[in-house]
Amino acid sequence: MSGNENLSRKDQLEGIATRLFNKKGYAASSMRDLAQEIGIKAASIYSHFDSKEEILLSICTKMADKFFYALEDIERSSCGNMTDKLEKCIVAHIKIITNDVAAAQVFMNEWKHLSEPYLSQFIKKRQAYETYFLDLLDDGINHNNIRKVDSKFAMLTILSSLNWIPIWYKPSGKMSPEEIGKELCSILIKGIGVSN
Amino acid sequence: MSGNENLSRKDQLEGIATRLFNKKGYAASSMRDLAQEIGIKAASIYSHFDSKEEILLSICTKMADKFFYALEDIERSSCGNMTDKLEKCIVAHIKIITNDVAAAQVFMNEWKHLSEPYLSQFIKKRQAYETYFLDLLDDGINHNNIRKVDSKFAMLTILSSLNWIPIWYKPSGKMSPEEIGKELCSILIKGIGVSN
DNA sequence: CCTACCGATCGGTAGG
DNA sequence: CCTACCGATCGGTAGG
Repeated sequence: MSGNENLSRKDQLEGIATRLFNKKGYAASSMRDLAQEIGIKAASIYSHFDSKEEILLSICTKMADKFFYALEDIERSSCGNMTDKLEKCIVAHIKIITNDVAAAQVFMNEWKHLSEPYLSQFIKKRQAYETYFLDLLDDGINHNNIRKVDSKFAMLTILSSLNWIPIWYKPSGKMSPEEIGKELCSILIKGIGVSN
Repeated sequence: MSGNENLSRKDQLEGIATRLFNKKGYAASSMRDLAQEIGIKAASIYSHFDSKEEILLSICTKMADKFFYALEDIERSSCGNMTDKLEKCIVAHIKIITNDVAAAQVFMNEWKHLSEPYLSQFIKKRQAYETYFLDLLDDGINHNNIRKVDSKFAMLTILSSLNWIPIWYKPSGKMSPEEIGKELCSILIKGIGVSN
């Protein structure tokens, strides 16, 4: 997260807000906290954002867009095998998350502080994302690429293991996002049990 | 959550605080919110709890204790097979979580608002819990009950899928905690792939 | 980008 | 369990 000197003041503010919201939670983060971290007065933030919520909305919307763009990319370049496609989706998701862990956590944990109509829109998008994975699993089951598990349950297991990554991932760690994706797919597809 | 008439006022308050903290987040929940929901004035809460944080601490501590008591029970009655033991731990974890989803979510998401020394104690306990699962997986690998996966990675995958359950679990749903445990173990141990 | 300020709300206390 | 109240802090505005 160096290189702030090339960002607009608005982007700088959003970046610092992301880390602040992640650390203290949205509700416990004040505009004065945020202003102090960037070295201006609280009132000056309002020349860049209309409200505190607008900052949160921007963070959450950008993350949501990234996830959906990634799925569209995969749709365009997809081949037949459902497990390959699933692996692509998992790796893409991990890349987005690991690219900005703080933003990923704010997206995951602080969206509930959005007010209507943004709250409903957010929930709808998240459901659409889950449905995409669910359909992918169902396709896999129908094509006999995936065994007959409870697909909704499997979808939740996959997404939960993805969404937990920001909690333990450190960019300095020994595994790259791709390696994390491969290992996770291995565990999810082959299981941790010895074949018998 | 009926049957409140048999609870002490303190327990009533803690129960309502649990649902309030879960819904709005700890920081955004005020003592006045809490008081209003139970029908008293905010100042009256302080005859039961010394501070807002004490309520959060009580919720988090009780959950942590439940998790550790469960592990101790399993240790006392455990047999040799590591996958059986792992399954017992997973089912026990799920039973605790599904017994009070709101408390589980507060435990998982709001602990960061604890101040020292409680914060450090909490983090230490959580690490010990993770280490227990890690050791269990390593034992399983050494005894050839579990294939040679990255045990730390597998531990995180397991705990993440467990910790995500409160988000989708509804007590009115068709799966019991035991059935959820069985299905999850099946996915984690055998994987979702077709055996080949 | 600032100073100066607003009304509202916060956690918590005093005293009964 | 209440009323009455404290100082601090909140998100946000006016005006420059």
